[in-house]
Amino acid sequence: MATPIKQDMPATFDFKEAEERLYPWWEERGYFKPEVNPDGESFVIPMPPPNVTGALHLGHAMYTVEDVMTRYERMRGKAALWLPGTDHAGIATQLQVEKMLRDEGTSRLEVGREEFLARTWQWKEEKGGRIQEQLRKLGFSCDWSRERFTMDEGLSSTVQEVFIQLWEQGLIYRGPRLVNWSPGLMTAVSDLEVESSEEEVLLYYFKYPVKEGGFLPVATTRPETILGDTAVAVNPDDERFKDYIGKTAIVPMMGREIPIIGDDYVDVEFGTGALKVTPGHDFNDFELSEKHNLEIINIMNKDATLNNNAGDYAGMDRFDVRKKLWDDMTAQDLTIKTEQYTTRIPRSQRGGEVVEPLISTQWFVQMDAIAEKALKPVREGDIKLVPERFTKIYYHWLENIQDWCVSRQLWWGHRIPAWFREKDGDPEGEIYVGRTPPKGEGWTPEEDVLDTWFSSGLWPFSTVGWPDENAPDFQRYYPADVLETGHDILFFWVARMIMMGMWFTDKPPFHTVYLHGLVRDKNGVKFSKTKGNVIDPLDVSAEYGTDPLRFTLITSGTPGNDVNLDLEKVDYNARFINKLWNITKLVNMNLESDLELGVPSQAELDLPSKWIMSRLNKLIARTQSLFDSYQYGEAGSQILSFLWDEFAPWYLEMAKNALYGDDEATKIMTRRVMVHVVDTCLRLLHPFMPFMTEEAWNYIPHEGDALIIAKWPESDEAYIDETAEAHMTILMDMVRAIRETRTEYKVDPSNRITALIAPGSQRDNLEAYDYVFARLCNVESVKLLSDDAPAPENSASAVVRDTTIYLPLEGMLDVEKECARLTKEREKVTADIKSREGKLVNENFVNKAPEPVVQRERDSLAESQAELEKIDTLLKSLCG
RNA sequence: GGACGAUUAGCUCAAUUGGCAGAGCAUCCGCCUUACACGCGGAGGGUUGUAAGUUCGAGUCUUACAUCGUCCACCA
Repeated sequence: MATPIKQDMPATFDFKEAEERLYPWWEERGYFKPEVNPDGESFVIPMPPPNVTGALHLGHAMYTVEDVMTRYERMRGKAALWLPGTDHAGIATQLQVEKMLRDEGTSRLEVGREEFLARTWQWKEEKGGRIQEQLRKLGFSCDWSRERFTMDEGLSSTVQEVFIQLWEQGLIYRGPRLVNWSPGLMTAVSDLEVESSEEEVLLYYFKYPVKEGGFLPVATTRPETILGDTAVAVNPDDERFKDYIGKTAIVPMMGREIPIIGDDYVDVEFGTGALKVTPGHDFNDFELSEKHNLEIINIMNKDATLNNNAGDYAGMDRFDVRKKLWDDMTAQDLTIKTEQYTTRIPRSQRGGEVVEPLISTQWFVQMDAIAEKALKPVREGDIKLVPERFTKIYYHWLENIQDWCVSRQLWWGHRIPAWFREKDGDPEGEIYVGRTPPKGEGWTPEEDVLDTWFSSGLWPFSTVGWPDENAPDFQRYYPADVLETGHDILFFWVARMIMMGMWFTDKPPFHTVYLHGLVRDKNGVKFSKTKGNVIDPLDVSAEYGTDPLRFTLITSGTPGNDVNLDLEKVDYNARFINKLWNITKLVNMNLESDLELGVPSQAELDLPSKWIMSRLNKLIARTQSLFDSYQYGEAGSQILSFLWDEFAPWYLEMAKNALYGDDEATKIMTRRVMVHVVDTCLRLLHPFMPFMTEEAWNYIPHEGDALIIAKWPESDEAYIDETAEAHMTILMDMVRAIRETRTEYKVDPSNRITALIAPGSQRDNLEAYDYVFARLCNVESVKLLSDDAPAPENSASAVVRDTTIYLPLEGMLDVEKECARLTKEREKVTADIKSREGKLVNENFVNKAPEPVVQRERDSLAESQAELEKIDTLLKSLCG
């Protein structure tokens, strides 16, 4: 039995009121929980956890795609779980708190680790709720009762477990290595956290004195590293320099003696052809040093000032040294020249300062075996990347993976569960890894924490109870189904989840990775505070409502490509929502109680209803196939177009004839059809625009408590009717022809005119449905002529297929103009005929093209020929 | 240096087994027609970056080139 419908639908949709009311209503009734469909197959999306202290931006708004998937699967009866949570975001959060301390006139080091962590937790408690509230504003139907935080107790324990297991498996090692060091953040960072871009710098040419006499010219972009040189290298095939191999160079200003070595790594063509080797501060040089057994000297402190190995320059900042050393060398006539040079400068993704390769002792995860295991499910199709092109990028990264530096010299994060004890003079001579401190005296705990992405990589299974493999949620909701995120974190996050998932659970953590693009402004420019083009999704939502923002984000792009957000489009979609609201209102106003739900059988429908039902069922089928291939944007656009271009202007306008008429049976049939169409479209649109659809649904007859859990529509082939569509198309073309003619002759829109029609094959339809002309182009009466009747006097005319329409325009007709119109029309039709005839005389086309395509050409040709005949008759009688 | 993406109307973008190139905004004309002026009707606007190729047929497939962009990579 249908739920009683609401009456007195408001003139406009009050999105603010509805959003505030509906979201808690859904949530309180448990609709966001998978248990709403207890017997359904599970469908799980782990939400990419936003930074716990972050603020919502458009990147988060793109999660709308996930909500669309979740709501869609829920309506399909699945136990849909969209699992939300937040990330502690080590560096980002620590930076925020450090800034707060700075504003208070103190600092992290001053307050100490314990106090700093207390302050950070406090900050997290204060700010932590903000992002969740903002995600709620976007209407996201995630199960908040299962919300997790990467540093909550359970997840922290899981992180420890994973670290310990990897250690026990021998996949974690600790040691001094050359790593990317961020002097601003005072921590090591991984390769991924370094972003290099081209910058204009100076290339410095100088003389490397040779002990045996003379000098080697060398070029560098970082003169300060000269102080740490332990060799000079030349190419053994280089005629200019090969005799120097084996001799000794003297480090400028330091007086240190270093070997001159030969290695074909050195490019004869580049720079001077001779290379200074600084193994302590350059990754390539480090490799050279291993090959040639060179000394490694670290000349830098962790804050990028120089240390005691830098002689007189100790204590100075690296960039000051660059200048000072150059000046000093110039004074000693050791410099040659400088020139402008463009090269890639590595900068910290977070801090922005130049990253320095620095020797330091860190924890590493050995990746080869883990990466290999993560390649398998993608290679074998058990995990599909959408769009597919990302698979190649994924392979390339994993196939060339470097060991992962997982330790960070931060305070905010998961502390590495390790202890050290002095042995043989090495303070870290003994290492213990475990959950609790080892027994015995003299152990000191590790200070470092883990890379934020270490815990993120466990997300799909850490959130559902792993390592307890019997946990109910782990059993039911792991593996997940879809992972949806921005393509910018494919390596940071997606690849690591697949690696960790495969390694620890032996299952792909999800079967589909859907990657969306970055949101940019309407001109495709990246958002940036300095450019002032930042759009706050909450501002947009406040102005237009959440639904238009969601719909715009979904329909503005295609998978994997960046989305340019144009506020004009949001405005347009807000108007669409208003349109749909009013469509619903019109239906609502024309209902009486006790309407039977469902549509009458196909045979009981009139032509317009057959047409709209055919169109609707085709729309459902198309939408389904688009959803199946993740083309949500196209699906949304097609539903919009159906409503705005077909249902509202044609069906509803025609329906008024029945609704305002006296025939009860037709009235009821029409009501049932229009209710069905609106109901179906509200269902189809619900995943995109949940608020408006849920609210509007109250105003039409329906079954069930809430649209959010209503059944997803299925296409019914019985209603597909090509003949009805063809007949309606002719009627619509006739209406358009009359409108055009009226406009052409500037007939006052309110002027009700008469139409005379020679109906050709359409006599029956025109007799039954001539009211459409009154409704749609303000024709007072239609008179059907016999098909051989002569053209009426003083009439404009239009030809549609084999029908001819005459509009008597007493006193308004301009014969010359009319002839020009008809001639122009004739040209169009002639061109059309010519092109189709051309195709049809081509034997290759007729033989090779599929039959329906050929048939369509034949049909269209016949129609055009009929039109041409009519036009010629008109031209003859009117224009001679 | 390698890989990938984009190039379609003035602007921003659609068009998925190859089958008559579409929207929004902007422009022009006309309408307050009892669901909607957050609306309705009509119009103009295109050699789909260039050049070849495959095909009966190419925005769509192939190759080369151009421009823009992204990612990866150890040239000081």
